[in-house]
Amino acid sequence: MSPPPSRKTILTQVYQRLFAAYGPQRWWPAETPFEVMVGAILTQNTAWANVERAIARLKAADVLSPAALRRLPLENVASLIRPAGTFQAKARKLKALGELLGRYGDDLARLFNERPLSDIRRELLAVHGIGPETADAILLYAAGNPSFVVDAFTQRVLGRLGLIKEKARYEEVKTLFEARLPPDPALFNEYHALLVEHGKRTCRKREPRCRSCPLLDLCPTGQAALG
DNA sequence: GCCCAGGTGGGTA
DNA sequence: TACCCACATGGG
Repeated sequence: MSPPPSRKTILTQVYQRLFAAYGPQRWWPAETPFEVMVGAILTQNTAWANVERAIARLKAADVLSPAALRRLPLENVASLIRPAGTFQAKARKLKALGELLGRYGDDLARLFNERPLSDIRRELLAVHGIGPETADAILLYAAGNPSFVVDAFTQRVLGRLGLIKEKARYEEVKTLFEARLPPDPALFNEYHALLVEHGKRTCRKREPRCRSCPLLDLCPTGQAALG
């Protein structure tokens, strides 16, 4: 009898299987780091297609910059981002983002560089509208830091694999990845995107498609579902 | 019509 | 701490 595979080994296998099944995801689609930050807020509980509409409207109005978002009245911001849903709430959040950057002279390099990752993360979390997932998405996809992003799909996929408890805390899941994978932003980037794609296509909340799941032989839940 | 989407903040027990 | 709920548009 060989010992059961470690969680580190399983995490590596999961990544390889997902990449083989779905290919590179090319996240985060954006022209600038600031656009990534805006997208990270707009995509909260929202389909990406609707975020793209909202961002296109901000660009068309030539207000996709921290200074312009600070200057523009709240109602105008809300009106422009309406397609992204929860637009009143998100308009407030974009204003708060603009204020944060204003404290750094609208210079993203000054916000992101030359201090510990944990300090930057704490400052992001203090901004209205930036929770743990949005903060990590900004750190990873806008700043290029090895900060693993955990979302509902990640929790679901790992829960079904039996690697975490269903109600595991955000930080616990984040640490699981960061402690067992090399701190490589490109890897974290692709891994998170692959987990989202996998969650949408196969490991869905209702009617999971276990029959076509690339992780089936690693997954007790899926094997049980197939009887 | 219903469910869901690349969550967060605020309130209550 | 642990749950609720509001926020709101658009696609399947």
